[in-house]
Amino acid sequence: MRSSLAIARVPTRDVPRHGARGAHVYHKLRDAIQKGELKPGQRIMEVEVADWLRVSRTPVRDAIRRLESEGMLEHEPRNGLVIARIDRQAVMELYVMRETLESTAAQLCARHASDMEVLDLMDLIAGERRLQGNYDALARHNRQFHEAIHRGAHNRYLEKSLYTVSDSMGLLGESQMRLPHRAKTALAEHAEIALAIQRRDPEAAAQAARRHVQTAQRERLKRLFPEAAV
Amino acid sequence: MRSSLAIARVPTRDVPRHGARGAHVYHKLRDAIQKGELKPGQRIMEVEVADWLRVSRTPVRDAIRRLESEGMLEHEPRNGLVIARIDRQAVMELYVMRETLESTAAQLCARHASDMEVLDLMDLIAGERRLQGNYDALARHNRQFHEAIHRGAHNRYLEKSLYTVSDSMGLLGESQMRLPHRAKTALAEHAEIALAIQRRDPEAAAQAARRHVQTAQRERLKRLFPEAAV
DNA sequence: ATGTATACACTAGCATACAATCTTGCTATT
DNA sequence: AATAGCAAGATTGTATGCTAGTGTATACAT
Repeated sequence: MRSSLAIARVPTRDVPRHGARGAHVYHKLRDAIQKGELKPGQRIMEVEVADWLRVSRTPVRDAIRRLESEGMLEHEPRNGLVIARIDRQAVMELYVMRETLESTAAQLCARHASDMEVLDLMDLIAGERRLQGNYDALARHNRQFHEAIHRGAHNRYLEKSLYTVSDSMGLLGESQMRLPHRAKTALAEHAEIALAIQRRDPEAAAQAARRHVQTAQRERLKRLFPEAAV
Repeated sequence: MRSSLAIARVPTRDVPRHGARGAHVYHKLRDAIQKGELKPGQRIMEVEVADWLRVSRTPVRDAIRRLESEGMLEHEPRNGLVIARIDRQAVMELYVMRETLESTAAQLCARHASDMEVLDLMDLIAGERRLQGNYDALARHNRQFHEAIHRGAHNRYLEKSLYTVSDSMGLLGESQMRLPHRAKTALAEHAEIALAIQRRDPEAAAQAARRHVQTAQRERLKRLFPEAAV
């Protein structure tokens, strides 16, 4: 069917082939939002995105629908489609949700993760220690660590919910791991969670995860609303 | 601009006007899935749906993207798009997730619901008592009750998550409220949750909700997998 | 100067045409 | 009989033109 071997096909320009443009647009937009290139409240227009990525409006629409349903984009009454804004109230709600989900994930991870997955978790902790000072790498590593726990919980619905919550967190600005003192305490908290999981103690893991999210929330609020007397 | 008063406009046939067809398709499909007219595993084709609802493929695609992202539809490797299948493992995961979210909702509801919302909840309980025997109405009422709690928690991320979890539950078949003995115990459990919320006891509310989900799960498993020795 | 109405531009929703890919069943070759 | 290759049909992905709805500016009236 295809020519012969996997000599395959040179991609047309840099636009993905048939059947992948929608996903391509989705990831490009998502990355741009995560990196802060697109800021909350900024308006998104179909044609603009289509021009940017050299595709037609259709795959852009597909991507937008998806991002919309995941809460990264929203329709503002008299303004059209914009990157979702997160006000103070929403930040509180988001962290409550994250607290619930992360602690459940840690709990389930302690219960259901395979030994291999637990080992992986311990390796990640060790790796995190070696990254002290490299804040870019720490931010990426942080996400990896948490995702490892999410996977270890072996619950696809939970995993998906956590995925969208994490994305919404991305709207708040750059990772807290870029703050030296935050990176340090986070490492200790991560270790605590991982150890509880290693000794298969669901309750301790849940509590550790809950505390981790709570301290992260306090730090975040200090940065986002420094004027407020917390 | 328009003629004069609200003499208004006769809707074109029964197809919604510009700006609402995508949503229309979404709701039609969603209802059909909830009602069991479309069963898990059944294939969904764009043109078919488009013909059915007398619209073009574009709004159908919009609706499909959304349902897909909410987990009601999924791509099966050599089969295309189908109504999501829920295997035994997924049922377990789904109920774990529901247990977490419902108990969190009840907890937050006890904490944050307005007095008005609590009153509404009590009215719903009273109403449920009057519906004994009317299983159709009970099923609807059940959903209303739970949605009232979800709203009362005042957390939009939680609410959204619960919304999609409820939808996935719909894939399992008709409501358990249609079973006489289930309807009866459910009423007692609902009352327990509502009372805990009324006396503003978050922990009790969370525990009651958790138990409610757990008994529901046991009943469901008995029906879905009667052969299994639970 | 302020309020109102009309015209205009802009954008997303929708329909439709076209293209790429996959499925399936047939045929030829071994 | 089994398998590779191929062709037709089916279905989804993509591009694009058209239109309804809505914001904005301008002109007009008070």
